[in-house]
Amino acid sequence: MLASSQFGTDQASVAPRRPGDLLGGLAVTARYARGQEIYAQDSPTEHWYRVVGGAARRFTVQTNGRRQIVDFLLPGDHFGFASRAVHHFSVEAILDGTLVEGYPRGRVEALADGDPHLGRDIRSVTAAEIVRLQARILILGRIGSVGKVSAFLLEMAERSAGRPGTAVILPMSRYDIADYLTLSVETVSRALTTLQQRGVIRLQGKRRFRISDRDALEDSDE
Amino acid sequence: MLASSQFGTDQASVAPRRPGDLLGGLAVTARYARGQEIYAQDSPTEHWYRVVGGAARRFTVQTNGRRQIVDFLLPGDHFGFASRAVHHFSVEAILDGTLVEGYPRGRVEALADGDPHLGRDIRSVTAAEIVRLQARILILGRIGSVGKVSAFLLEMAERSAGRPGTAVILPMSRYDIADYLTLSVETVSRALTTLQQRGVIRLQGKRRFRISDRDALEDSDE
DNA sequence: CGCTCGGTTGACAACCGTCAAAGCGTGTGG
DNA sequence: CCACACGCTTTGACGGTTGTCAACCGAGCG
Repeated sequence: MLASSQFGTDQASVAPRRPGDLLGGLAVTARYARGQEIYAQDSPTEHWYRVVGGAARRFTVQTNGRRQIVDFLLPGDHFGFASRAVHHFSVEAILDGTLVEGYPRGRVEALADGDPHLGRDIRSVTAAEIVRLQARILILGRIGSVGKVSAFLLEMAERSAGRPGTAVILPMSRYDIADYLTLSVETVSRALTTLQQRGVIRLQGKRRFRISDRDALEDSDE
Repeated sequence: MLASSQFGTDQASVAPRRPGDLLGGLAVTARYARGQEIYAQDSPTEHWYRVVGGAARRFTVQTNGRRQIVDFLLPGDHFGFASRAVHHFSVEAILDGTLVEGYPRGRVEALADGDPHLGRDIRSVTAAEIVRLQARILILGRIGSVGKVSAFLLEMAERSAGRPGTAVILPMSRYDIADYLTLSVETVSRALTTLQQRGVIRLQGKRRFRISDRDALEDSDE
């Protein structure tokens, strides 16, 4: 089942126009359950999307069967506009009740032709995605497992954007983290306990942590 | 010395308007020597750029001293438009005589406001960069050294876009490839000899190769 | 001629992936 | 209410791959 069928059906509802919204009037919102597909690889690109609540993963499954997560999508993130005719990756909700806005692609493009301000907004959004992907390459480029996990935790702390010292929520499982960092689950788990034992972070439950020593976290190179 | 000083000085010359050019009239071309800086990390973003000839590397130097190459820039590639106020990475020419066109940033944005066609072109160019970066993430996500190097060779073969069976030129050194793939130089060298011994590729000199068995190259997973 | 730089090959140790097992929390069914 | 099963996480043991250190080769150049 294609994602597009989600929009315009009973699950969808017209979003109210809010100031600061890119395309409030066109947006249609859909809600997804944990693990549910938002769109599939090689499906036609009929919408642009924005995460409103929850979390999602963009990924592909290699020929060898390994799942590679290309990036995590958190509230405020736009996605789906890079692909031309078909999507290059699949996107799935990570949490129950993940909310995603969809914008019909053709109408957005048409609108942008007549509205320079909108055009700039779109360029700004795509630029933000490029910056995110470049940061991601730097994380993947790290050598040691502890360094990768540290960089990942810092990224999540920044993107969830709480006040410093606030607890950070990890919406995804260890498996997701492993497929994101190209590590095995076991190595991710070990790296987390290592960081905790060093007093760099404090795990509060399995999906929540607090940074105790930010400098040490940034300096973790192994 | 900032890159911007390159443009508008004696080294620069006004590019002729050619059909199909994005912004032929605004373009100013500069030539760089091997290893010369095109712009520095944290320098103000005054231009957008396009590689006309030669090759360049975009990179950053981590706190631990390791150089991470974010991507290689080949003829036809646009770059420098993702950063907002300052560049997040440095860019250096890899080859002597690398030619780069610069477009003044403010004037391009102003032009795009009035020209929907140009706006679409820019979105298309940024979308292409996103696709390139996502492909890059997949390469970095590979596990084995032979797999990474294989994927890299395939990427170079595609981007240089010769007819199948044609020899492919590698403009960059083994060190560049290593910093691109997050491997050591020695491992890159070993992976190349492994691929050659298996009859998958044929090295012709150190910076030139030919694909003998494309299927095997694509299937290299280790 | 001798230097440096880029590339290749070898030896060894460290790190990470794999296999295995056990703990833990949650939901379901008896 | 308890028993059980299942998914997720953690920890342990072991082997393979890769980074490090070292040596050598060849080309270009002063």
